[in-house]
Amino acid sequence: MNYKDLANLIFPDAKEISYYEEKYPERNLKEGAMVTRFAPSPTGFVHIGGLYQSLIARKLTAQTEGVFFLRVEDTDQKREVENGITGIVNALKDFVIVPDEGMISENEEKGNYGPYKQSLRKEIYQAYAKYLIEQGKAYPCFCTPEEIEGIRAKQEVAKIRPGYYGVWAKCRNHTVEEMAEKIKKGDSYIIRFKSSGREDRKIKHHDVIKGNVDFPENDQDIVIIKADGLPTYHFAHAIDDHLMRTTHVIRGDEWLSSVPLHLQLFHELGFKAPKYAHIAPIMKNDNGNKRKLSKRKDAEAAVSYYEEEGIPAEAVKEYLLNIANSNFENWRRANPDKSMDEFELQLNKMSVSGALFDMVKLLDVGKTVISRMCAEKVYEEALNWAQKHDEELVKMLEDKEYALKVFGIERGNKKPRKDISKWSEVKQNIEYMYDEEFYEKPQEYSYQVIHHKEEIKKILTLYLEKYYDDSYDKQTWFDNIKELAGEMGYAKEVKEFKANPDQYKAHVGDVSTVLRVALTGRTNTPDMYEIMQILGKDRIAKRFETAMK
RNA sequence: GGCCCGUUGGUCAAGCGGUUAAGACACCGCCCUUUCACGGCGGAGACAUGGGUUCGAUUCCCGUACGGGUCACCA
Repeated sequence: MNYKDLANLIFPDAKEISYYEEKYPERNLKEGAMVTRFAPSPTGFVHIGGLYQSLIARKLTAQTEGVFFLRVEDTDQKREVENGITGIVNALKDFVIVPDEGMISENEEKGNYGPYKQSLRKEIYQAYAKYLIEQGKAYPCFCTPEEIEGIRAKQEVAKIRPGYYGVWAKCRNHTVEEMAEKIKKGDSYIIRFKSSGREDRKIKHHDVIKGNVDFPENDQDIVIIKADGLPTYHFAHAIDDHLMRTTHVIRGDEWLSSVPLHLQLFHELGFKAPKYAHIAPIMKNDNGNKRKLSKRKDAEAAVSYYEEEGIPAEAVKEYLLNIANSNFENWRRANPDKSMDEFELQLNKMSVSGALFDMVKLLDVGKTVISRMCAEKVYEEALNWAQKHDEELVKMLEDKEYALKVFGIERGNKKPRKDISKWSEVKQNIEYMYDEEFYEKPQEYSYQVIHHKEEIKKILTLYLEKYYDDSYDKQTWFDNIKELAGEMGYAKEVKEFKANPDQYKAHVGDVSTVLRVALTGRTNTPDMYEIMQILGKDRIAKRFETAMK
């Protein structure tokens, strides 16, 4: 009995690996084209870090006319979640990150290098596992979980490196006959890689992001095929990224320390290794400690959070791009109107350590992104969000023509107003423009400098009687407020008041504030002229009356 | 604990042996013919630490501290 017989005993039906090598040929792409992927597990939750990786992968492949594909790593059936793939596909869709190949729904895919769902590739992995066994580079291991635990416990007591390796890897030394006998007897087993590495030797690795990193060689006989016949991550990675002809593996840096293993696997399988780019995670400050954004503790770790909050997808992407390449910010300022697709992302400019997530800055990006939109677009996006999350807002937006006027205030000029950072802020931002909402809430009328009831009445009454008409243009309108101020003993110019404070009761700004507060219930609003134009004299009068009660 | 990696203002970060150590967000002040926002101008605020190497170290080397990652039949 030899290795080949053993391999046949374990995987009698597996194909020759040459079959797959021919089926998935080298890709015919132009020089420098990158092939990379997003390879999540369908565990029911897309992490912001996953989105970050996809965004980077997508941009890089687009820039080089390469291929970006979505591969689903569903080899852990215990953790799998219903409709997990749909969740991933939709998350990418929400952020307009479109893969060239891979899964497009729970069970459908596109592309010639599939299946793109690992559970469907079982026979492929087994073919390569069989190949390794034939070469004497993999073997069945009959150790029970309890035995493995026992080994680990001993190692711990002896304070030596834990793991299944060297003298501890007792199954690696069974004869082929012994192995065959156990298998025939029905003993359960898994397949382990037989490492030829030595812990006291170093390997050199150049990571596209992290730079040169030296590691000890891997000497662990890691499992490559589990009891359920499915591969472990490491084995699937080597097989898939080889057969799918991945040129660059872009993944979280929690994988960095597995590089020696992966390189070894590629080598022993006779594959050319891809380049690796290990991305630093997005962190969060937790009581003075940095830690990765976590699913359980941080709402903002889930990409669904951004949709729910109404933070525009474009803002999230711009923010992430900023973390990836900080020169994006400068580029954006120089090219305010260009699509971010035109920005050239560079992997080697990425930070080697994790950035703290900054919601304040994200919202600032959101403000800028929304300020660049026309009223029509703002309307559409706000309505779209409201239809999923806020019925009241949907109602307010029913009258589209009116809503467009409201959203049009101070919008569309060179210095557009930046007052909305996310769609969930829209309602509170515009509600005073809607009578129903305006009168529903008891108004505070927090007048400031001028606050005597009688004086306010006089100002409001006189203004409507003598100084306001819907037909005024902005200059006339403003001149009238000045006249009103003058007639009532207030300075027409703020500067004049500051120069001679004793001669006036207050200044035109204070008078304006009275009008503004009576009109909107707040001290800070966008341009009051535009507001008045939209409301019209009747509604203005009614609001003033209410304010005078 | 072993092995990797990192440490520039509150945050994101330029820098790559000689700089007044950029810029962005946040903060403060002033200006922008009435508020707020926008915009403009200005301000405060940083090279973790100790040793080297060097004419000279934020930049190179070593130690220390702190932080992160990893050590599964999970990815």
